[in-house]
Amino acid sequence: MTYAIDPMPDPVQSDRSRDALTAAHLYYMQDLTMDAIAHELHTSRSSVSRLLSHARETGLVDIQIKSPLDAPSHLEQQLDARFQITAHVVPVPDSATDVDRLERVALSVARILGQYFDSNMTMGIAWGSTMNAISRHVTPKQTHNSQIVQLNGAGNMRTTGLGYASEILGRFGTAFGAHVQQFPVPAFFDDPATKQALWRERSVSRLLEMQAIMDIALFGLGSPFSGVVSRVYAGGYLEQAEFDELSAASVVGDVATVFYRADGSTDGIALNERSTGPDFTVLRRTPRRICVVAGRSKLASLRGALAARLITDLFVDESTARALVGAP
Amino acid sequence: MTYAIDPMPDPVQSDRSRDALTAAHLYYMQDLTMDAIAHELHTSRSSVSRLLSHARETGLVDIQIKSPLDAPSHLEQQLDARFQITAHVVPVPDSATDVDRLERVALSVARILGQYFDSNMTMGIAWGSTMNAISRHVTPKQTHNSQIVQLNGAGNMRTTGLGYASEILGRFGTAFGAHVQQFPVPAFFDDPATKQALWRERSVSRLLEMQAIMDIALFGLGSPFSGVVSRVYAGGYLEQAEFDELSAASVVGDVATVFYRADGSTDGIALNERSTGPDFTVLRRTPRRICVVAGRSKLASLRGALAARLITDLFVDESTARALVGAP
DNA sequence: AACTGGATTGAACATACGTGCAAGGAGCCG
DNA sequence: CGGCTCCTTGCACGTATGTTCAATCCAGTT
Repeated sequence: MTYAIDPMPDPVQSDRSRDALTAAHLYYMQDLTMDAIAHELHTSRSSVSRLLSHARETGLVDIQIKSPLDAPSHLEQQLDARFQITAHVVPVPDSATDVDRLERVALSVARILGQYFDSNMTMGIAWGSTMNAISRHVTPKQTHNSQIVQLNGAGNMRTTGLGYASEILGRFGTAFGAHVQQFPVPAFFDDPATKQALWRERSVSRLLEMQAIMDIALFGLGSPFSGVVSRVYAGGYLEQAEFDELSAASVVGDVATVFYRADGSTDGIALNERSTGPDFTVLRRTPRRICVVAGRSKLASLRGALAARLITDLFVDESTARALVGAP
Repeated sequence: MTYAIDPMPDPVQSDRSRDALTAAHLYYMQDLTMDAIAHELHTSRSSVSRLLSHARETGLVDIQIKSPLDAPSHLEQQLDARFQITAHVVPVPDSATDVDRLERVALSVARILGQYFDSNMTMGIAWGSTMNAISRHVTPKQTHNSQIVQLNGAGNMRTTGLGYASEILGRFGTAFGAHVQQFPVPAFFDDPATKQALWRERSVSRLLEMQAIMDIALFGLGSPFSGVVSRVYAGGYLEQAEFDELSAASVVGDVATVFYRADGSTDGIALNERSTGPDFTVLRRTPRRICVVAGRSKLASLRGALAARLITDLFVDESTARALVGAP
């Protein structure tokens, strides 16, 4: 079902945003102090501080970092040479915890995402702790005629998952002024036949069609057998039997609840028949496939995803990147 | 733990700029405090502050302001409707002095210029107090195969003008990594015949050719008969007799030492025959012609330049903009 | 090796900035 | 009209940042 974010063509923003705009000009283009700006705008310095925060948060002010194109970091070069991907290595000290890592990588992705997504585009997004972290920081950018489409269902035995997933989707939707397409199905069906049947429904096939033509896919990685379990494995989506099944099949990870082995293969993994995520042959047709990884515990999963050629653009923390190019 | 440092990259920028880059990432993308960054980079907080300044000054960090495209200021809309130009109104309080105005408008232009100029382009620039102010603030941006070409000579009775003009040109050149083409002739010849002769010289005609195909022209306005005299009139470029001649011909201003009347006409202004600036018929072929004006004293001159259709993009301070749309 | 001028550095200081808080509206019922 | 909540504002405070200055380092010279 289609989900439209409240359009709200801002009749009131006039004042606040117009002030924010001039304040931004004065601060970032003319290097005035907030004090001076406060005086020019006949308000208090604190209000100017708040105006500028507002300007940054709403994407009125856009701060980019241009790596001199001839100097991508050594690591990024190596990753390109080795895996034919565009890598963005996020500097994170080795001492950081995995939570820190995720938060910092997510923040970087959130800030830079606007450079990829534009009007008239469709972006597919997954859910999970990585996507959640990103969603909480996305910097807004106004686009027209663009869509956000959910890649895989989020329901499980306990809940429909609509709340959790739609919260994430919604943040992206409002940030970009995009229409949000939710996917109100469970993450896994009990019976493959149900999936087959539902997939033939017009409402669902329309959504699948959108996935097929999306310009960007954004996803994290699941990593079933590492220390930190991702949400799919902790959230009540899988029974112990299913977990054992994955283990027996030598699965190392998943993208949008579709599982793969270390060599990138998926054949004969029964659970995938019941999963609602996009088949990899479909996913691989998406021109830009952005993967976000934080923490070395996802290394095996990342290697598998690379082997499966699921990734065109990778955001990863420094130490995981080093580990990736380090050993074969 | 640690890895071998890049063996061969640019030996100069290597350390400083690489640190500046990561510092910028940490500061602008991850919102760390300088203190935290200092700790991660094993240096002092003050050094981080300096690194970030460096990153901004060298254009490593690029801060843009995106006016929601549906909301150019009212003034800018009016200017477009009235004169068919893209206007950038720079907010400056009415109480500011003309010196302030110039400085602030110039700063804004300097910050935004990189959005217009790119690789493989040729930009013509004039000289004068306006251009000088801009040049002192222009934010670097690396380009390839681009050129800066001087629009008009700068010599006079006392000096060749090479120092002054080439200082300005040079700043643009280094900021953009562009090749600089100087124009080592006086602003005005004594004898029109000398100009004719020199114009046939291959070295000069090559430069004129470059002016003819330039993508951008950047210039201020001269304003001979207003309170504030611009450099052309104060710097010993014109004799009293010549000045009287301009007055008699009802001249209201000049662009790159080519003079025009209030209605934009230039016919019969004898001094133009001896001027080294580009003929307006040539200038008007340049796709983007950026004019920078600060201060209401240049209003008459600005009206003339608009009548002459010399301007496609105008940067102007707020109160001058208001005056421009105010009266006919 | 000693000297010297220019760059870099961190400590200390002086500003500039972000934010919790209480006070003051502006709507919205009762 | 008062009472209520929600939102905005300016003040005050503590923190974050820019800048000066003396010490140090470094390369080139004597």
